[in-house]
Amino acid sequence: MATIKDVAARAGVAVGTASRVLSGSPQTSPDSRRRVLAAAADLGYIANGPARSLRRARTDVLGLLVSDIRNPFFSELAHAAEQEARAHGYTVVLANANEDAAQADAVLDVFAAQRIDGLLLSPQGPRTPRLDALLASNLPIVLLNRSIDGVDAPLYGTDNAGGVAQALAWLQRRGHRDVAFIGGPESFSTGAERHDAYLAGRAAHGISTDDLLVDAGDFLADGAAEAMLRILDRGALPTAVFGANGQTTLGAMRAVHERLGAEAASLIEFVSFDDVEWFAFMSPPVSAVRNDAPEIGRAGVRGLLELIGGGTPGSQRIATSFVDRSEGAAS
Amino acid sequence: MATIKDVAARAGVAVGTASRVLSGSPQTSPDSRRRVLAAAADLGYIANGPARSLRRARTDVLGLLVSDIRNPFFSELAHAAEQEARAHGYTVVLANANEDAAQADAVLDVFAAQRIDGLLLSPQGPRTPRLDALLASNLPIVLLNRSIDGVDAPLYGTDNAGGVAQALAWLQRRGHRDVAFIGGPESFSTGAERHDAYLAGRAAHGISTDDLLVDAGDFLADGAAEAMLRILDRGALPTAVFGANGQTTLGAMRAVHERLGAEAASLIEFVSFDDVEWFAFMSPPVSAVRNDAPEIGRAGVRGLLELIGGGTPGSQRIATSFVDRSEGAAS
DNA sequence: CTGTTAGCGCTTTCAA
DNA sequence: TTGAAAGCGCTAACAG
Repeated sequence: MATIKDVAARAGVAVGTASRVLSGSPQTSPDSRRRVLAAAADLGYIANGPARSLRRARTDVLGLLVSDIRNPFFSELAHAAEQEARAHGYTVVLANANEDAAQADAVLDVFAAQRIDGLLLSPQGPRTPRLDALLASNLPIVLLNRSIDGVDAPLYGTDNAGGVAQALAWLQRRGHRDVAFIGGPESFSTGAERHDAYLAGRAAHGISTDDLLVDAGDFLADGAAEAMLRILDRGALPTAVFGANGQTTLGAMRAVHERLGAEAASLIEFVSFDDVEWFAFMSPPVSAVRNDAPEIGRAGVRGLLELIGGGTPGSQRIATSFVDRSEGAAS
Repeated sequence: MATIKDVAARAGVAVGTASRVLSGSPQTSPDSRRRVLAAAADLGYIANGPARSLRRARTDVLGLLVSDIRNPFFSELAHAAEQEARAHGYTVVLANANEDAAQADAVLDVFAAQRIDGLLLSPQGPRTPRLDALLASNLPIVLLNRSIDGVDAPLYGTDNAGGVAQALAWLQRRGHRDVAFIGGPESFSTGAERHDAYLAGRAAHGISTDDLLVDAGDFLADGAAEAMLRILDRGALPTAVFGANGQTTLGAMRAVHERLGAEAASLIEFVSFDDVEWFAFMSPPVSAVRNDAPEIGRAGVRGLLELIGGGTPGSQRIATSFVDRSEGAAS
């Protein structure tokens, strides 16, 4: 692999000059510029990133740690973040914590060793010593989607209260009174916010305030299915079910189908926080609050870059939209 | 940020000794080991990766370039690849080509600059000069899922013929004769293999060989919907539809619903290459060939590591499984 | 087993 | 505008 020395030799200049040309310094003559560029092209020169990073004490790399890359919310977010970062000359290294704090810590170590210039973090839960060390090291950090107690990094996340309000309005329009709500863990800020917004808003939307209809899972399908079964076991028979995220809706639907059968299940309307294309083909079709994952990713990168540049970006809540697939909805 | 010099000073040893301890060399006394480790812990020392990479001329980083991270197949594959690599002391840098050859080339440049130790590549289509340069540079490369003409890197992919055979057997069991097949681009090896296997096998399974029932999209929902509409426009009325990947099934289903209405659509059975959890709740439920994305990811990493180690790993086809959700199927 | 030191490839002073 | 040279943090070769 050609080094900058080879390029300089072939161009007949000193390495310093070659370096200046290749990194676009204005202090170069047109002549040496031409010759260095030609030599670099001839040799297929690609600068050695580690060497450059070592010398400049920056890597132009951003770390993105998500809780579960298989979750479409995060894969869309990651995709958009990557595009935004690339547009600013940064590379995003994506890592997956697999909803596991130990793996998250391991990844943070790798990031620290790589000397990333900034971190986009979608937290697993509470703080860990590893995270505290990073915070203390002054690494620029922004939070995605979920906040952490005692960490005052800027947060880029969904407008959970707004999204729940959209779902509540829809439930009211559809005339539902007995609505089951399956939430997520209270320890996730998203779980808590959606839960609180639902409890606070249901009465005003003509929805039963019977707490027998409310339960919570773990934001995964299995936990949600168990929560739904608990509700049914209490003798409740809702006409609608509101799942607090996509996997929760999946689990709740599975539970309803298994317990009541497809026939009776088709009499229950589902509404979901998080949209999935397949919702259009359920019977009845499922309406949903759509999270703007790409915008959250982009906003997070913009905020992080501002932080790296010495600014003090503010947190942002990204608005949701609502996809009404119910009978008679204008499409 | 503490350097190895700081650690050595605090431990009262030379940097060489500190380096040996920290990289687990056996040539160290228990005493210096203890002191160096203690000093490192005290200082929260984390080795500078770029410096280490520069010196060792290797990075312990593998590049994984996928065509579209939002596709669940790839996000599951990426997740499993990451786990497998981590178990061997490697970090995976995940990048997304967004089904776009120009972006893929840009990513390959970044990977080259990072001096990754090996590349897991899910190709977009044909070769590009950029890719040829990488191949020529002797970078260890394995192909995932799709092959490329003229590139003889080992391939880790789905057993497409086997998967199609499972779907054909199911169609026969269900007594379908008029089956629509929506394929993918012939330019992708996956598209071509599934198409060929279907055409070759349908007669033996009692399925109509009328080519009016066969069309192809672009492996995305919109293109597949158009293909489905073309089939319907030809006056065909299939009793079953076979979509050659997940997005294709989605598009075909959308077309059928829009053209025939939900009522008539519910008389058509769908079978899909690629499984989606929501299939259980379609009416009728959708059966599917399940791709073992995680195993493909793991096998790819194992192959790449063998290649890096100087071995010559062979290509591998990973078997599919079949998820039968039809009425009366044992569950 | 340990200390000393060269040097990985690059950028950035400092002089000229 | 350019060349020479120092040095980023680390590992490995060498000498002891």
